[in-house]
Amino acid sequence: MVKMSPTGPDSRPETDSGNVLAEENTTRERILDIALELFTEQGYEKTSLRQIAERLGFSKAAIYYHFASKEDILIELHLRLHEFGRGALSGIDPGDMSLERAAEILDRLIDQILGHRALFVLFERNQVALDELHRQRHDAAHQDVESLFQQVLSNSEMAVRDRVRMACALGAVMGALVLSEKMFPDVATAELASLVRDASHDLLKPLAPL
Amino acid sequence: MVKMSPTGPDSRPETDSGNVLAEENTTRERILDIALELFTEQGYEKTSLRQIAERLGFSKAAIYYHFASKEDILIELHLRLHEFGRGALSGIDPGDMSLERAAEILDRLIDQILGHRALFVLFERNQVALDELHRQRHDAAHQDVESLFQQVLSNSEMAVRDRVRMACALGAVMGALVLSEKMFPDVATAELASLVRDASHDLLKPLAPL
DNA sequence: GTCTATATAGGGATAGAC
DNA sequence: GTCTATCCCTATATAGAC
Repeated sequence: MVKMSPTGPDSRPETDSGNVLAEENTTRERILDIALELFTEQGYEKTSLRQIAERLGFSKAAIYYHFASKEDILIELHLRLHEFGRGALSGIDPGDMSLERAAEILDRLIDQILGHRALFVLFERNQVALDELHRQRHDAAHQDVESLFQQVLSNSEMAVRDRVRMACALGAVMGALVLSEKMFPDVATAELASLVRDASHDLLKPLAPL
Repeated sequence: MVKMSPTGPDSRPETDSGNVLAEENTTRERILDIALELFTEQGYEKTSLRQIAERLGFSKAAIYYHFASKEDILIELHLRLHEFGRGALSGIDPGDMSLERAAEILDRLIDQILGHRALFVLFERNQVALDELHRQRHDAAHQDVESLFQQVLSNSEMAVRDRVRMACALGAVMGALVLSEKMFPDVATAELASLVRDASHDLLKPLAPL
């Protein structure tokens, strides 16, 4: 199901050397950009390769020169997300977590989300498709973001209250920033980051204030 | 596209008199239960009517006696959600909102979510399919939950800080409770409600504490 | 690199028997 | 109320020409 087209280039050419983040104007990048847009609007399942191709002005079959499958496009976008996730989440030790450390991590995460909002919205709106991916490709090295959160929040050595607080803080950050495009289009990014950070910090204070 | 099957009963028989909430053992209810399960696991688009029918032990075509279309099943589940939403959100005036009122509303919402978690998870994981529904059926009377939040949070007469706080609180409540089944399976519902309520209140305090 | 044409599969939905 | 059989459509993916 994830076979390569025999003549096409690798679905993730090594020549890119991890440069999946930059906006080169290669056809491959343009496909990914359109896919990001359509997957977010209509969902992964409802978006057809024909639609993507139409927007780019060529035929459906051409896409198969650049990607081995539709799923492969999603995987590539998923890798981009991980690229950014790594930055914010590196050095997390699920066994040694605290409210303070959680606050630091979320601070970094806020910046990452605001820097790449479209990508995060995509995956907020296509959780099922992503879960499917994860179920199929559970490489041990993959160190998935979601399973990392799972480990942290499930760690029963921490007080339940603190674990719930972390879940709330994560939800607050994700929720507010995902909604932000629709709800606060007028608010500057820096101000938004600052306000959400404050909120997150209030949630993660060791003692209930007042 | 939303035509009725000519021989079948109305897609929402008046004899039910709004009793869509109870678990009667009618075939119709059983279809809805399985659909709820599969739509949540696999997503609305990826779930076929054949799959639903298989689980119930009859054929795909039988479903069309009870529902006019696949979309009709989703609509019915959507109506259930609204049933509960109305309870928590009645009496909201988007033009006259405050942090205090938001806190009260979220308190009620927490109970509703915990009472019907599966339904809320369904729609958290199928936002795109729902959006599609809303785009097609924008009856004025529909008073949609999402558009209600939109109105509240977009109301530029309120301070940006407070609007962001509300978005955070909503995200915290939704996020924590949706994750709760996976992350806190051991925590009692009442305790969970209390903890999330506390967190929500911390977010919605008029002044930054400390 | 992109095309046309096609293979193959599965989906939603309907007709009509029982 | 459920069945079988069928229609029609669209999707992913492939083959091979240019």
